[in-house]
Parts: sequence; structure tokens; C-alpha cells
Amino acid sequence: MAFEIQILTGAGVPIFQQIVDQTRLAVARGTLREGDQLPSVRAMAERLVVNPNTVARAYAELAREGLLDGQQGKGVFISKPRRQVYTKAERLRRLEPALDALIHQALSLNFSADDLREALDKKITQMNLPTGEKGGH
Amino acid sequence: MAFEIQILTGAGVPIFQQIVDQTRLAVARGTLREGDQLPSVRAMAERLVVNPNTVARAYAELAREGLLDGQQGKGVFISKPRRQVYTKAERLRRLEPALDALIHQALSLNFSADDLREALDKKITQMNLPTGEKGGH
Amino acid sequence: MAFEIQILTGAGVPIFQQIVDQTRLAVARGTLREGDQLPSVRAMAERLVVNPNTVARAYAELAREGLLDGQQGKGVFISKPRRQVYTKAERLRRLEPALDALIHQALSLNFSADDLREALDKKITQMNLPTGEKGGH
Amino acid sequence: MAFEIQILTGAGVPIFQQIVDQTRLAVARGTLREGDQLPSVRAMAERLVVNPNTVARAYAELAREGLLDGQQGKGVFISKPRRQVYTKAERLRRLEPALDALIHQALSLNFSADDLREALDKKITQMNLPTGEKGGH
DNA sequence: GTGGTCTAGACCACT
DNA sequence: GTGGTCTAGACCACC
Repeated sequence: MAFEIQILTGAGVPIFQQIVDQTRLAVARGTLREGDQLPSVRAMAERLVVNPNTVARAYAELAREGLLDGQQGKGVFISKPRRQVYTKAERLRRLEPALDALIHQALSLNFSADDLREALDKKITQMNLPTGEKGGH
Repeated sequence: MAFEIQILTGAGVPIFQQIVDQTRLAVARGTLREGDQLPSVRAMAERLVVNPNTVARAYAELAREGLLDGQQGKGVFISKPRRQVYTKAERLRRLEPALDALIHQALSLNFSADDLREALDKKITQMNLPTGEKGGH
Repeated sequence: MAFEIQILTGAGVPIFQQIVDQTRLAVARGTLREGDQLPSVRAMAERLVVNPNTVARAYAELAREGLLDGQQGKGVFISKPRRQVYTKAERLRRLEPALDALIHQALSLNFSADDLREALDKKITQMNLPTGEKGGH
Repeated sequence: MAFEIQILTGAGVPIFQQIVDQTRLAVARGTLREGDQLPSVRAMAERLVVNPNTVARAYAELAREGLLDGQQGKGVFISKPRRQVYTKAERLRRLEPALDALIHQALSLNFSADDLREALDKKITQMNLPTGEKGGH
């Protein structure tokens, strides 16, 4: 399973955040392992059709966390062993903006709480989100 | 039950947005009814310790939605409730991006479907969203 | 045919309204198409010799209608056209007050029905309103 | 036929203007004649459910035009013979705000020019507006 | 007194 | 660089 990042624009979550979160998840899952090389800033930017500065910012954030190691002129490498999972509080904190945006939109469109739950369930089924057991793999 | 607005500064939510949302909620819940007069722009600004322009912006947004009616020299009043302003397709279309973003973010953060439902329910309770058949504009 | 906006100051029509209306017209006529980028807030402000806030307000209004999409740090773009945003009832309901006011005013000024039709036609021609089946959002 | 004023709020035309226009029309039509007494400011305000200041302003405007004569403590009287009609240009000028409001609303609701003409015709029929011959009586 | 608009200038987050 | 928000202060028309 290759290391793929999906960027979804248009609703609250900044692009650089999405890169950070998904990279972090890949490490936690073992898709990326210590020593693996990441695409260069420019390559990644091209692949995601995104501004290079945005990728640079994401890499910088990951480096600051100690997850990445950017070696001048050589490339960017994963520097930490896996299990770099966010704490539950941190995961919730990062989910919140999207949650707030949804609630706000539902409110302004006069959806009731039940409408909202139903719409979410439908979408979950449609996108085939993993249910139940935590952690996945 | 008086019409009270609580402004939380420092969070990511714009002030005018908080005014809009809370007013909308008050109308949806029946706390505010047709014909009720809202505090004047200046009065509300003073009460919330906020710039009058910010309040005016919130009122303007609500007026555009048809929820409020600002009458020159008189004041701002709750207008006749309207049902089904947007077509059903439009309502869903407008909710979808936020829904997609939430699911996407949940995936990036390794939330399960149940985690996600739980987080949403918590948020719904916390914001005290109107349930079921009540009100509606 | 370039996208040009003409601001008439001194008339009763607010500047931001003129920007909104003319942009809407350009989209309705096809002068502006999906994906087209608009001048930045600051650029447009400079071009029209107007305060940036005024342009921002106009753009915000158009974004709320779903005609525009403002992307942080990138710019403002024309979004996917939408059909039938409002229910038919809502569209008529929103047109009615203006229609009533016009007839009422015509009566007060002793205009005949034909005078009124003629005045409307003249205004339609003058504003170059899109006719019939073209465009639509 | 009594001297009656109809106030229509909610679309562009100021209340005091409506009083001025309709009073002027009544004089032109002969419904009001030289020497006739108008209701006092307070009485008129009460009848129209309107702020006395608004009536006072309308009366002041009519007095300024020489149509009315306010005699301190006695009342307000018509002071000019009939045929005090507006010039055609003036009538059009006074119709314009309502016309603009209609066009603007139609534009923002994506009505075409034909839709608009049709809606106006329907309203004209519905309200039984006098057709053809100018001037009425 | 009221709402509505505009300007000027500042700050923030994202690209 | 971009858009988004907020403040401060001013002016206008209307009630």
C-alpha cells in the first residue's frame, strides 16, 4: 500500500494540516517506517497540486514534532519508529473544526439534530467507513 | 427566558458568526417570535462589548436570510417565519462539503464510525441543537 | 470581452451592491465562467478606487450565494453553477414586496398600467438584463 | 370619495414620501380642494400608525412646495388650486427607486426579463390597475 | 433615536 | 501574496 495523501479543499481544514495528519497516520500504521524517504517538497507539491510553501510548512511542522528529518540536499526521511499516535484529546481537538463547520452549516440550513445524524450515517455507509473496532490494522 | 447571547472570544469562531448562530437558534427554539424587537445595533454592541459594525454585520446577514427585518429609524424585528426557503437538493448540496470534510478528517485521524457518531452526538448536545419537528424557517 | 465594473458614485446605490450586481450579471451572461479567477480584493479595490473592505463585502455576499468561492491565500473563483437554489414559492415571495411597492408607487404617481410597463421595459433595456433561457445559477 | 392614504412599508419608498405623493395626487385629482383642512399631524400619525415626526416632515415638504398652509394653532389647509401635477420627469424620478428595487431583486433571484414582465402583468391584472388613457379623471 | 454604508488601518491564518 | 475579521470613527437617510 503506497503512501498516498488525499487533499479535500473547501471546508475548514487547512491543506497543510491534512498533510501533517495523514503523514502522521501513515507512520502510526506502519505504512511509513523509520528511514523511509518522503517525496521532495516540490515533488509532493506537484503531486497534490498545491503550493510548495504549503508542503514545506507541513514538513516543517512534522520535523518540529521530531517525526521527520530533513537532510539538506539529500531529502526528507522518517526519523522515528512507529506508534507516533496522537493522544485521544489531540485527535478530538483536530476533529473539532470539521465538526463545528458541519454543525454550523446544518444549523444555518435548518437541519434538525436527527436530520444531521441521518445524513452522517448515510455518508458513513456510502464511504464505507470502518466501524466498531478501534485502530484498524 | 430572555434573549441572551454569549460571546466566546479567542476561539476560532468569528464574533458576528456567533451572533448570527445564536439568534438563529433562538428563533428556531421559539425564544424569539415574529414581531419581537431585537436590541438596537448600538445597544447590542454595548452589551456584548463589541464594535457596532460587528453587530450590524450579523444583523445584515440574518436580514438577508429573511429571518430579520431591519426598518430604518425604527429598529430590527423578527420577521414572518418562512418554510422551505431552499430546494431540498440545494440544502443537501450545501451540507455535503462539510459532511465530506468531517468524514475525511475522521479518516485522517483514525476515528471509527462509532467514534465519529459519538463525537457528533456530544457536540449536538453541547450546542443544544433543536431536535425533530420544532420551528423551522 | 473583459470583466469590467463601472461604479457610479453619488447615486443611491451602494458601491458593494453595484459590485455584487454587475458580477452577478457577468456570470448570468457567461462573461464569467466556472473556475475563472476574479481580481483580488486589494486589486479590485485599487482598480475601482474604493476601500478593500467594500470589495470584500461584495465578494462575501456573492460567496454566500454560492456564486463565488473564496480560497484562503489563493484568490476568489467563480464556482460551479447551481440551478434552482430557492424554491419557486420562495422566489416569488421574495419578488413580491418589490412588485407591490412598484405598483403602489405607480398608483400614487398616477401612472397607467401602460406607462408602468413602458418604464419597466426602458429600465430593463438600460440595465441590459439577460433575457429568456440563458445562464442561470 | 374620502381622502385616504395607504402606506406600504418594506420596499425602498420612505413613508414620508408616500404621504407627500398621495396628498399631491389627491389635490391634482380634486379630491382635495383649496381651503380643505387636513388632519392634524397627530391625528394623521395615529391614523397611519406612523411616527408623528414622519407626518410632520411630509407636511413640511408640502408646505415648502406651497401646496399646504400650516396656520399655527388652527390646522393645516390646502392653499393652492388643483392641477398641481408633477412634471413627467419628476414623476419618473419618483418612480425610479421602486423600479430599481424591483430590477435588483429580480436580478438577484435570477428572474429573466420576460419572467419579470410576466410577473408585473400578473400583478397589474390582480390589482386592477387603470390601463391606457392617461390621467384618469 | 434608528439602521446602512464607507473609510482607514490593523491583525490573523493560509498559500 | 491571498482572503477574513475586527475596530474606530464618520456620514447619511429615516422615524
